[in-house]
Amino acid sequence: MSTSFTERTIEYDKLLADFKALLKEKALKFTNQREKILETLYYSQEHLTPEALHQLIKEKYPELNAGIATIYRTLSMLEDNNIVSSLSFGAQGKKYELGAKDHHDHMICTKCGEITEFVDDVIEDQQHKIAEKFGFKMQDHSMQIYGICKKCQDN
Amino acid sequence: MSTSFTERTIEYDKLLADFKALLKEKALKFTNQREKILETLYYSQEHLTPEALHQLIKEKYPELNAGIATIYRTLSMLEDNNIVSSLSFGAQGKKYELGAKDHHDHMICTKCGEITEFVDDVIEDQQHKIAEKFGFKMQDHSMQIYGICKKCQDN
DNA sequence: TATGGTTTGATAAACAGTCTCATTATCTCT
DNA sequence: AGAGATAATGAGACTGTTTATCAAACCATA
Repeated sequence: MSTSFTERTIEYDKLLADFKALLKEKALKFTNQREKILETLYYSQEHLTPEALHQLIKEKYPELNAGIATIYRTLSMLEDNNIVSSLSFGAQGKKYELGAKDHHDHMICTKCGEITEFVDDVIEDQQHKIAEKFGFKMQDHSMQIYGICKKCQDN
Repeated sequence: MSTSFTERTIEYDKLLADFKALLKEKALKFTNQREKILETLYYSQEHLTPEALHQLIKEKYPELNAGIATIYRTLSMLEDNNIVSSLSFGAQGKKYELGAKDHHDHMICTKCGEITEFVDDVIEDQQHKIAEKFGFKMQDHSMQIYGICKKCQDN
């Protein structure tokens, strides 16, 4: 089986350069806030809520005085440009992660909340086939497996 | 490919009897509101938001005078007991459907919000294999394909 | 049908996310 | 580097969804 963990597939410098190019292309401005948001997402191994990201940035760059609205605005912009992707959790909102990885799915432990990523070629293939069959123009897809992770089973 | 639509797998009378048994078992009461909520979910072919469900019930049973809080409370209770399941839409809330169907996945139009159900054996199989590989004890799984449906592509 | 615990509707409150707008920052052109 | 044009920002008001509170109504049981 081709299932495997995902890894960062891009250096931060390259990501930043691409981001700057994108901003220029769209006549958007490269601001301190946008840089720090991108950087914080890059160096975080976790899936972050906008609120959590806001906290991290306030701690690391208090002088920036970044507002929560800017976090939301920037995350939306990054998602529109496929730089980050989000996972929905119903009333509990969304969590964001840098999309500069291969597409992947999630396995979520219902006990400890840990999220494990994986990529599976068979599933990726099949999703395309299904969308095609229904005449659906696929934009995105997500799959979650819920259960108890190995660690929690042992405790 | 084995992809196909799903159908109701239970008669309403049986569902109602099961529901009454569950309530008794948990020392909960069988109320008019709970009955109408279950019934409305059963006879609706759609995935409903709590708000939409509330509207339907107000139209059909105005004398019930059902409050929105009761809709939320009952949906949570039904979900806890695996009688309904929900789909998340980020800030746009959740949509609920009766779980008394075979397991199935969802294809969601990001333009009109229409939800199409499907079952695919290849995907079901693969999910089990993946969970096994990671030593994960699978409890549930879900898959969503987001895109533009045929109807919306034509408009 | 009396009793006691449960459920209810109304409404207040919490919450996430969006919008507005005056101020500040960035970019471009010179 | 400076100026002008324009985009981005932070603060906080606002929206829509979901939850909590509580007195009154209801249901199951005896």
